[in-house]
Amino acid sequence: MARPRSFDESEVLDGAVALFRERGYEGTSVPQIISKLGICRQSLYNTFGDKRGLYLRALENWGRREVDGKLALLAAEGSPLENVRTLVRGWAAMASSCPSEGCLTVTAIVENRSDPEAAEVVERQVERLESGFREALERALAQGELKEGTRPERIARLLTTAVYGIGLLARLPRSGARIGDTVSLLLGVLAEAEAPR
Amino acid sequence: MARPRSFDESEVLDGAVALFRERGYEGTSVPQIISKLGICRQSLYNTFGDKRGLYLRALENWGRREVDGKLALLAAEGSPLENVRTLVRGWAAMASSCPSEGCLTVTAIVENRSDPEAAEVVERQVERLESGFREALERALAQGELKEGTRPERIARLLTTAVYGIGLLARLPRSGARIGDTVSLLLGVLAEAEAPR
DNA sequence: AGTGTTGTAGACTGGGCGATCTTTAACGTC
DNA sequence: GACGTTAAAGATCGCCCAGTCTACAACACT
Repeated sequence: MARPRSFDESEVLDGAVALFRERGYEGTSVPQIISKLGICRQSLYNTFGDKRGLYLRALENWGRREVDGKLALLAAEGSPLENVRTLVRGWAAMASSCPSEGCLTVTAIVENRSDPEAAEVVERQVERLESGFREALERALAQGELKEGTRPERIARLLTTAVYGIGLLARLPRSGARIGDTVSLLLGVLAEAEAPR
Repeated sequence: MARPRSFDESEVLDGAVALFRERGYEGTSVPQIISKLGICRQSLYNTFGDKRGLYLRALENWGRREVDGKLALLAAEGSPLENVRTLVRGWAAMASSCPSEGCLTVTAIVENRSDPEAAEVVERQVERLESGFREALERALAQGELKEGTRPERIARLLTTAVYGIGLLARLPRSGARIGDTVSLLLGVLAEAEAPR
């Protein structure tokens, strides 16, 4: 019936994620989006409604992909406790290595303080990560990797807060040592809860 | 020789801090600043150069006041270790109670990623806080409140990362339990390092 | 091949922005 | 009390924004 669209929606979302990560929501203009993504203006408005619609879709897309990756890592075979350690170490390494990009979730929390809809999207992803930590720690407890009486949920919450703190402070110029020591002590908390072998 | 200025510079800075905290840099317009602060446009440009100049001054002003308060608390008489605990608890309580305002430092880290000058202002304040933690913990160690072999600097860095993580996540709608448990476990880390009485 | 539909391209609009310029009023000095 | 200086008030400027509108081209279906 008509001309097929010449762009792939998910590619556009990925491109939008890259732009919003780099420049934030306010800092990214529609002309920039159009030129970078090679999509024409009207198509953007037809597909996503408006700039905010594109942003919310991109934010959700980012959050889902990102957290899915972490959850897969936590659910990987082998020691759940070791998976948690690997995630914490990897998170810090990622955040430190390319601070210029930065976690879109962190940016969104700051930028969308007064937008309940966006905040909800973000909160849901943070909760998914926290649940992933908790479930991995619960498995670790069930498998005898953690001492009896350890409370997985509380540790999961500390780790969640700390990794987002890392994602935030990684954007400062001299945070390397700060982040390194933070990771060390988080691993120390895990070691403290570990069952003696 | 001339008409004296009718406004107090530091009052204007305080007002600007309030606006930038609430709406961020991009989200605060010059007309808003003028009407809220009751300063006329030309005076603003004469005194601060431009909007960015006002922002940098406000950011520095906020950081100094804010961190000075924390350092005073840490340096208060009595147990340094207890002062550290009080600060961590108080920080979480503050962040949770009025998330609509929020720490300007957190906002600035996200908003000024590509502005080295602003990032430097913020980094300096974060470092001051970290040093305050470290020095308090060093005093605690010297006074025998902490076990021999405890490394104050590493704990200081964990606390710094964690409290900014708290400042960030407090802006999400359902972070109460997350923050509460984070504080508990941070206090647990301190208790772990505490010398047996 | 003709026709209708839909994507594409880019001009256009109204509004808000940061910053400047002009005019007016208030003050210190002599 | 007149003068020179400077702050205050607000009109104005050019720019860029998000979003709409118009004209054109490409494709599907018959």
